Amino acid sequence: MAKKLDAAFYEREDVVLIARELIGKILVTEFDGVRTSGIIVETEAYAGINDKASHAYGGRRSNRTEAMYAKAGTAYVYLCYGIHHLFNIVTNKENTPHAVLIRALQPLDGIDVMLHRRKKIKNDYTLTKGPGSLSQTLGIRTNHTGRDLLTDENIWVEDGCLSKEDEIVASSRIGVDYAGEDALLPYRFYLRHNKYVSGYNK
DNA sequence: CGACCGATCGTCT
DNA sequence: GACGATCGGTCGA
Repeated sequence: MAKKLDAAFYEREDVVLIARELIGKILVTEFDGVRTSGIIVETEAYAGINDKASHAYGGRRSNRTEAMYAKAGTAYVYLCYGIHHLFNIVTNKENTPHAVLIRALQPLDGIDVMLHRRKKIKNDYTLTKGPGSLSQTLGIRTNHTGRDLLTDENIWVEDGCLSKEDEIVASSRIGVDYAGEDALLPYRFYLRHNKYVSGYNK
């Protein structure tokens, strides 16, 4: 079994670097002994209180965003548009609300279970494309917010490896037009040519 | 293939 | 009471 990413990985100060390095890592959930996983192929960095796109901009703090202020390696899951559960990983030191949004996976283990969760018959490229889709596929919901990915028995991230032809591309983030000039920051990363990447592959 | 739109509800004002 | 760090279906070209 591959090695879990450790505290030293998540505790670093540069959330943008962590977002880039999470590409190629393996996100795993295991419920009732059933393992489902995927290779992370798309991420976005949210850089805390100075980032207009972040829920923690200006130091905002509420019941919903409380997990963002927890220690590195904590899961922050919230509901978007009343339907989608979006999964983030908290980084940096406690009380510094940086986080990386996981936006897309390439399916690995337990694809039959994933298809069942998405109520799909056929495995196609939409299975784990997009942050709402991958959460549903892995069975991640808002009640998992606050989990410690370093010790949790249901959700964690394992080391992975990229092949030589894999090329990581940076772009602006998706769906954050409200953030003004911060919407233009190159805080999104994805694998070029990977069919599971969401949004516009510019 | 692109544009549009409805779904759906917790959170914040 | 309005609004999302979205998704999938439909419609028209």
